[in-house]
Amino acid sequence: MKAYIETTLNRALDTLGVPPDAREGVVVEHSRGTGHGDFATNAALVLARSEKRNPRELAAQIVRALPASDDIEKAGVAGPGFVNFFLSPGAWQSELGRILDAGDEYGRQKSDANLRILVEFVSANPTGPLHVGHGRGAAYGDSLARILEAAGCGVHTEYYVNDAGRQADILAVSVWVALLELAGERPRLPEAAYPGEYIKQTAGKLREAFGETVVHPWKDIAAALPSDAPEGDKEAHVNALIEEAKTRLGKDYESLRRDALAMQVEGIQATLKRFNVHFDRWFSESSLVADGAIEHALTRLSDRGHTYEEEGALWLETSALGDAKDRVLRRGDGTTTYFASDVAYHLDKLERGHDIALDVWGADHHGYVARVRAAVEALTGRGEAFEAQLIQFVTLTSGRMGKRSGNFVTLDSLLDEAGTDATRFFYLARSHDQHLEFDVKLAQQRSNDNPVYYLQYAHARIASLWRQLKEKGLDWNRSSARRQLSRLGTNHELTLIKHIARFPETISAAAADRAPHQLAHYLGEVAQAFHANYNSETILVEDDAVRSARLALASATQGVIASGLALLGISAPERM
RNA sequence: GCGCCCGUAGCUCAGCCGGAUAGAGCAGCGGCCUUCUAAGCCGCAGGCCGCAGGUUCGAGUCCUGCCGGGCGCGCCA
Repeated sequence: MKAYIETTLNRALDTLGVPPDAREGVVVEHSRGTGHGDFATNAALVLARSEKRNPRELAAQIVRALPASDDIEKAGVAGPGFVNFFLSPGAWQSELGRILDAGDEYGRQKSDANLRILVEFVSANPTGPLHVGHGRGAAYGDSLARILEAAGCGVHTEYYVNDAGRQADILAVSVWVALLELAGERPRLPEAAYPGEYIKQTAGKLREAFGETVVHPWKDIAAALPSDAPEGDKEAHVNALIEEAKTRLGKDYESLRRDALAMQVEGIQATLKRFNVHFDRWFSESSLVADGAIEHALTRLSDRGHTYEEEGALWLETSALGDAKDRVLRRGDGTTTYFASDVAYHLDKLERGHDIALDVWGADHHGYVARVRAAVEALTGRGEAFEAQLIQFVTLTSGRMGKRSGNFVTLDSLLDEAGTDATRFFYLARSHDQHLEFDVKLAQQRSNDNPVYYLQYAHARIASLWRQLKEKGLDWNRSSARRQLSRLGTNHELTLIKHIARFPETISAAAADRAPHQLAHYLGEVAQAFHANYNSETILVEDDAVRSARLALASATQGVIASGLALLGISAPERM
């Protein structure tokens, strides 16, 4: 519909002899407020400057030059020189016809470009359960991926499993200490180790597999360790414990480490499945080491002249490419850094044919963006192929209980309280680059105060109409309803059509802006327009033609809400 | 100290590439169920868009400074 107005406007500008390159900045947009029609253009305001003309006069000329059209009821000049377009009911009725024809596919776009995007999100260290902060990234990344796909992109999603570094060793010794405790030893948990119930649970499950083979007297182990914090250095202490575990357990250490990690990954997978979050691939960091991808990336960086050696370490010259300082790739002791793995991973992403590597990170990683972009630039010469979306922090509130940091509450416990649908909606209704205050009490309310039910309720109400229709022994079909659309004409009906007509452009905008919250807000408006219409006019009336037309509108509305909720990963219930 | 994000109604937040009287939900007040689900609808009230300059025909939106809040600045991952 907007495109139609644009072509109409351009024809008028052609008639007036405005050269195409003078139309820079001219836009057609949806009018704000009710008095300004359906669409508006700033053409006269933009052209007035270059043409040195009175904008209102120019606007009047544009209006006169508009080709005649049944779809445009009237066009007029308003304010400083806007041209407002008022569309006829007939134009909206035929728009609804096109929406019905599109069926379930309505809103989905086929793009010729077929941009390939790899969305990597969550990627939390597999050293414990996901917390509420991860949950926001999970909802965002999953929903963004669905939206990008609907907008015509080729989308692939990945979770990067950090299973190669020191964190994994710390997890392993944390579990080892818990195993010793189960065997009757009285070990002291290092300051730097992971505390928490889940460590004990992991140990409990692994106890049988490892039995007594990993049990050593704690006093012997402790004797070999430097003192822990607060007297000593906690990092040195835990490092020594890791070494102790490696020598004492031998090849059992690797198994313990691997199994402990696998159990954390399984736990994370279970939580995400419950949260309706899907990944196409779980990408293991250690596989980069195994298949030589890190060496491949480092060689490439050296070949391209971006590295140098200093103090025995290999550095990447990221500061020349926008980063604050250079970064170490290979330490003096020969081991590669986490950054080196990440560089190799991003090279791999692009070498697999993705046009954009889109990473969803917590906002606390923002300092990392410049160095990864610099690395991608150094590797491929196209740093812009790397894109990071930063998710701001979550704080939890519940009534007067005060605020809790979201990083201390597990996602599972939040889902226990509020459920997947409400939780996803609360995460997604806010812009991701805004701090989020999550009202747990509100999210778990099954009442009219809870905004997610507002959308679902609209869907359920429509579903109920179809059941009623069947009970009355009536039926409805699209092709005959299509001929009755001229029966729609009340303000509420036209307003609802205008809202559902914006679904495709809403998807495009949400995809382009990486902003699922725009879709959440849009669906609220659709539901609002539906509820208002539902209250003002009875849909299941006696008159066959009118009923058929009104059900056509209800059908299209239901389709938009169901598709929209699906893009947010939220269910669309048949009854409530 | 340097860097990134953010200050909009009592609260939580929208505000699309600068556009016309700044919007929504909750909280508050007042109406609407013998008719398709009242988890709904209709109405009222509520705002120096943090402060001060600047750019522009036009600024909540762009630029600069200041105030206030969050986060980050490892040969950790």
